[in-house]
Amino acid sequence: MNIGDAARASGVSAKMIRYYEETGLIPPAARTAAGYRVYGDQDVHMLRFIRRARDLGFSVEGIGELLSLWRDQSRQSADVKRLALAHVADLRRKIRELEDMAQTLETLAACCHGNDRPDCPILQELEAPAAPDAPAAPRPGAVRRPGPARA
Amino acid sequence: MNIGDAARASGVSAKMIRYYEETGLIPPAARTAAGYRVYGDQDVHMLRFIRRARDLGFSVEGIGELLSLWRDQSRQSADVKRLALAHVADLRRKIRELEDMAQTLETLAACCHGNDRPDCPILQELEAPAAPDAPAAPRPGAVRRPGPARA
DNA sequence: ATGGGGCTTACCATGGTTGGAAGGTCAAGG
DNA sequence: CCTTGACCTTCCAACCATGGTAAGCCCCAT
Repeated sequence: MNIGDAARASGVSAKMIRYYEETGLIPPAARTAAGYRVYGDQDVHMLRFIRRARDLGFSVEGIGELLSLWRDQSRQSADVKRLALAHVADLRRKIRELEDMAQTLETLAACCHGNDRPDCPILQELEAPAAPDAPAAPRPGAVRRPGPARA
Repeated sequence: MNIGDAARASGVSAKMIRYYEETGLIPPAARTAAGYRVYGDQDVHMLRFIRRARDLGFSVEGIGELLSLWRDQSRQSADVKRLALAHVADLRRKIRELEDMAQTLETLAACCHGNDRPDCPILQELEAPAAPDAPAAPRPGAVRRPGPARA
C-alpha cells in the first residue's frame, strides 16, 4: 500500500503522514526499492487512531503518549484516564476563556444601537475598558490570550 | 516616548508593536535622527485599543477593521455591531467544537475503570470509533478540526 | 570615557497543516 | 519503445501571533 492509499484509508493526509514520521510520532515506514513508503493494515490502523485523537483535540505530543500506552500491553488504564482528563481540563479552560470573550462582546453588542449613528459602546469599551469590578469586562491582563491555540 | 515606554503604557510588547507596524496594522511611527521610534499619547491610546481587542480574541485582521471604524468619524455603529457579532459567532462555533470534544472524552473517561488493568474504553474508542448514531462519538470526518485556530 | 541599558534590524522557533516546485517511478495505452 | 498521467520523493515556504537571540548602534549617568 502506497502512502496515498494509506492516507485515503486512514483519513490522514499523505503530507501529515510524512510529517508524523519525520517528527518521530510514528516509526519510519518500510520502503520499496524506488524509495516509496509502504504501509500495511496495521499502519492504517495506527493512523486512524491518530486521526481520531486529533479529532478529539489532542496535541501531537499528547497523541505520542496515547500511542505509547496503546502499544504497551501492560499499560494501566489509570494512566490513559489521567491523560484524557488532563486534556479535558485543558479544553474546559480554553472554553472558559472563549466563553468570557463571547459574553463580554455579546453584552456590549446588546448595548449598541446598531444604526447609522457613529456612537458605539463597543468601540468605547475597546478604548477604555470598563470598571474593574464588572465581571463581563476584565481589565487588560486579566484575560489570558489563548495564544496560537492548538485545538 | 520610546517603544519600551509605549509598550509598558499600552500592555503591547515592543516586539508586537514593531510587528503591527510591519504588517500595516498601525502606521509607521515617527523616528528620531538615530532611528528610534517615537510615540505619543495618541499612539498609546491606539495600542491599548488593539490590546483590548486581542484580549477579546479578535484576529489581527479583525482588529484592522475595528481600527478603521474607530478612526472613521462617520462610521455607522451597525457596522461595528455586525463585526462584533460575527466574531461572537466564531467564538461560539469554536466553543461548540471544544465542548463536543470534552464531552466525548468525559463520557469515555467515566467508562474507564482507571485502575492497574490495561483494558480501557478510551483506547478502544480511539481504535474504532463507536456507532455513527452516538452523538458523543461522531464518525471520523464529522468533527471538523479547527485547524490553525486563530483565536 | 566607559558601562549598562535601550533601541535597531534580522533571523529562528513554536504548532499543525497546507501548498508548491523539481524530479523520479509506475502502469497503461498507442 | 515512448508518451502520458498519476503517483511518489524531498525540500522550501507560508499561515498566525508571539518569544527569543544576536550583532551593532545610541543615549545617559557616573
